[in-house]
Amino acid sequence: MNGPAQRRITIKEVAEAAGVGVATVSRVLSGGSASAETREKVLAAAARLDYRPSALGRNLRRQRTGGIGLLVPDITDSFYARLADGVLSCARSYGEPVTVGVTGDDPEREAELIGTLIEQSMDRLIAVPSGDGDMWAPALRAGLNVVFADRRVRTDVPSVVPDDRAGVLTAVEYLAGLGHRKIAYLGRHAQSQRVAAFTAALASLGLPADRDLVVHARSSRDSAYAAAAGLLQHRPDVTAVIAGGNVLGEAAVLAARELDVRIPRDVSLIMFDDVPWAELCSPPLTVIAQPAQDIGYRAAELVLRQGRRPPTVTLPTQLVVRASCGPRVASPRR
Amino acid sequence: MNGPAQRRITIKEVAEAAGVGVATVSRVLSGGSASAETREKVLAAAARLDYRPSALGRNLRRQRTGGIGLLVPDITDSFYARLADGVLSCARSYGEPVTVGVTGDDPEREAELIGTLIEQSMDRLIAVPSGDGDMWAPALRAGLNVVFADRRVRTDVPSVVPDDRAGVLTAVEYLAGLGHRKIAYLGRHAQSQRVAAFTAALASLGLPADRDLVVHARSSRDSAYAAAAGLLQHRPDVTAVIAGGNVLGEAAVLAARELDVRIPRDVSLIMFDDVPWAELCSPPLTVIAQPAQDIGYRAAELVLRQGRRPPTVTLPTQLVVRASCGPRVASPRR
DNA sequence: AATCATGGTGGAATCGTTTCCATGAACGGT
DNA sequence: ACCGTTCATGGAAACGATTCCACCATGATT
Repeated sequence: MNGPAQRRITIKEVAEAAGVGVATVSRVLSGGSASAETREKVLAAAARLDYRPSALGRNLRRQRTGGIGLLVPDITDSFYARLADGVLSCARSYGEPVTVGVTGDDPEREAELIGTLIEQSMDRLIAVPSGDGDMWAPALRAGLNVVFADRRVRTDVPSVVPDDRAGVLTAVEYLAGLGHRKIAYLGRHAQSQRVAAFTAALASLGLPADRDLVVHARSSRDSAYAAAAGLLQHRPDVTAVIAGGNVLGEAAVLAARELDVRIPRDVSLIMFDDVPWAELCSPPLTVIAQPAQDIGYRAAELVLRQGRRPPTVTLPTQLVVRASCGPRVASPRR
Repeated sequence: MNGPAQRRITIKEVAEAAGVGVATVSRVLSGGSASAETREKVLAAAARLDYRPSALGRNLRRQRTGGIGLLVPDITDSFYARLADGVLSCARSYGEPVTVGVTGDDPEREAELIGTLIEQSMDRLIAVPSGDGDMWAPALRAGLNVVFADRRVRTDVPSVVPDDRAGVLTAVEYLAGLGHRKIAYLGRHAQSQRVAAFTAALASLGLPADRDLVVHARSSRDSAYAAAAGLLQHRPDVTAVIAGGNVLGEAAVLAARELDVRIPRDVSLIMFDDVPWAELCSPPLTVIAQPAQDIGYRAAELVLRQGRRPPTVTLPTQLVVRASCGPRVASPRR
């Protein structure tokens, strides 16, 4: 099938071919000092034999692995896919390989994947953390160079996050400006930051901050749908909902359609994360755009540049008005 | 910031702690023969010290790296994201790390990424190949264990692909059944298989097989939009178009909307690849669903099971009728 | 002219694991 | 009672790179 695996050529063979010692070859190839003549001989031999240094040997000796690990809850979610794309894009320009793991927002799976990464001697990791910060203590003690993306669960770990506070404030203000008073937040678990920002925003505008106005779903599509349907069904008094992510938003329009709740006439919808289909949707969705790709790119920069790193970088979000929000109707729905 | 990287503990220390030799520890941990007493001592010591064997050392010795490489054109594209998810899911059950690279459908970038992977001594690779099959010769000669996914560009490499022929045949037959005669195919470059199947399907139904009826785009969103707009503008006689992927489909509805071409009244649209938003779209899109996740999962199985492998596995597609196709109108548009 | 600095060079140690091989003990068969 | 087989065991060699260190030749300084 595949041809007979030809043996890999080693630094020793290059040294022989060039008529020098292995140390010299290593030095030339990693930019150390050598005479012009020797350098040329070595380079020629290496090129002729198509020599590629083994990362295994190098890393074993160096006690550190080049590559970087990336842990996301769900690569299928457009937001995390774009975040991953950003990481990949930055890593490529450094020639560093990226090992990706899917946590499913499950701390246990996450711990397992971290274990695998440590076995590989990976020392750099970008993660969208799923649990709380405590479970990261062992990984940090193991010397892992961690950067959090999208969520910040420890203050002692550099993080790259969207400006959630400003984002929800913008959303709430926009909806309040349209006359809405009963605004609900439909979010994932472990979005405590956003929820706090949400209730704060409600309070600052003098709107009712009923605890039932925030509904949580797990990160599966089914769970999101159930949460959205439950909210729409049991709270006919809410006239606007903020969906905390694109799968939540999707679930909300699906549930609304199923329950014959019209958007935006019956309820206004605003979704976190701008995705290509938001414009295609009926109606086109008003969104809080998040710079997913940038988050990934910046996180990769942080983890690759070893220099002293700022504790947190916050990236701005942006309100994109389309057609899923309208003025509040006078009477409650149905 | 992060605590002082505590030194990793090695097999030697476990051996000392257990009062045995390193060889014995290695044997116990990899399931070799040992007396019950020794085994227990070793296991206890390993657990107590929280020992994790270094994959670096193991791989260097074993001359093969456990992990698997994955090369996709665009992780942002829902299809490839789902494919990657399948690979990741299978790999996780084997405890194998996956290194992901994004080729952008560019053979040069692809070659570069393959080089990086080879440097890591990766010997297993799942790829959605971007170029033709020839450029894979060096990688195969290097002993890489390759499985192609989604596209098959060499017959001597195991591949997992959707049943493109049946898929386009189903689509064409469905459209022809609605009375359409001028059907266009909007595809990516390097989809020669599908194009061939498309023209064959047209021919078998006695429909005109104008060469201009197939339009190609590169894999960027802009290029897709340009191709879709061009097709819609310059060929008012086509009454149905098949989009060869979800970004092409997205571009088609966007372009149609912009050009005030109504779907499905003016032109019918059928899209390859069922994505969550197809149902949310206005109108909901009729699609040929592809088992993206399965493709990835099966490819991973193939590359992980070292046994003799079937040359190609073809996975069925499925027509999902929604609302983007209608009967042909008597007169050509405008 | 003898010594010292300089800079290129190669041998050898090292990283952490697996695996080959030799050793020694226990044991059963003749 | 002796020998051959089996089995657990540990020492040591490999894997492929980096890097410390010793070495030597050359040129400069006293």
